[in-house]
Amino acid sequence: MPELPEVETMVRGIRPVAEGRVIETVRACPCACRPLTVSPSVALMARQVRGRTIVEVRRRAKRVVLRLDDGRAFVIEPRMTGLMLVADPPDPEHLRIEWRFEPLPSARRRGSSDAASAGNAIWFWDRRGLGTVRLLDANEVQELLGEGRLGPDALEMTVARWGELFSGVDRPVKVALLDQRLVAGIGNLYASEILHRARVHPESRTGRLSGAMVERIAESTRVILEEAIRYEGSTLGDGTYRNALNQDGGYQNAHRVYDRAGEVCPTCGDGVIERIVQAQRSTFFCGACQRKRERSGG
DNA sequence: ATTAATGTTCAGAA
DNA sequence: TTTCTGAACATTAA
Repeated sequence: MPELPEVETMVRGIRPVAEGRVIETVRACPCACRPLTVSPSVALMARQVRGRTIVEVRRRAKRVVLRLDDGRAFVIEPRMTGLMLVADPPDPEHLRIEWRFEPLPSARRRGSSDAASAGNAIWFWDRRGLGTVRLLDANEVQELLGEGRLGPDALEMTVARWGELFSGVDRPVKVALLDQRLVAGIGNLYASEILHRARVHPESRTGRLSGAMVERIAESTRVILEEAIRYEGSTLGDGTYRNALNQDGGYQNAHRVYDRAGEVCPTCGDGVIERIVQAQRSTFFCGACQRKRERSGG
């Protein structure tokens, strides 16, 4: 399920195809699935953006933003099973929306229609159809993506900001990491991985974290998310997540605790990975590495 | 065949 | 006000 590293991988995958391109059309793919949450309608979108240029492809938290030259933007939320693709979907029946671009001048010179159409479109694919695609004006984009609704991006956090965040609330730290209004981009998988690397127990209350713990969470967030981006995200057992070229991510092989209940902790070689439920979500941690109180002495 | 589990966000309850 | 619970969605494993 796409979290920050997976969405960042999607953005990097579609950027070379989409950025700077003039939109020729937007159309709903002819699949028989339940309709996606799209606003306004795809037909209206197509009319409004024909001839507009995508000036920037970027990520905000777990959302993909296609910014247009008139100040509007497409904001795409992949949610559980959504993908942004440049080619070759996992299956054709769950393709949802196609953005087709005017050919580049260089491609137009070459005659073949097949060659000319390659790289002239991007797609949103979503098996479960829980994702959303919106075309918003500049004010609506600010309202949806600004810091009123979403906390700072997880990759832009500093130790000081983590400290402020944690002192302002008193909740289990794992649950706080999942609250997108506090810090945006972390989901269930990376929350467990971050806290394991930081050696912080997931049930620790945010108001009672030591300064050293806050520093370790800050450092671990950056390290884990950047490492996961380098591996192009995590493709779990259900195989849903793919990069923009429909290839597996590689970070699932580097998970230390997520979905590894019962295994010996790869960090300490001593504890066994436990699974607990917090806020109706699975949490994985090592009881030996992650103690509620700092180990004293040595 | 029925049920539980899955992850995210939001509405509404405590 | 803050924190927590449940609903919604589609698909699959048990």
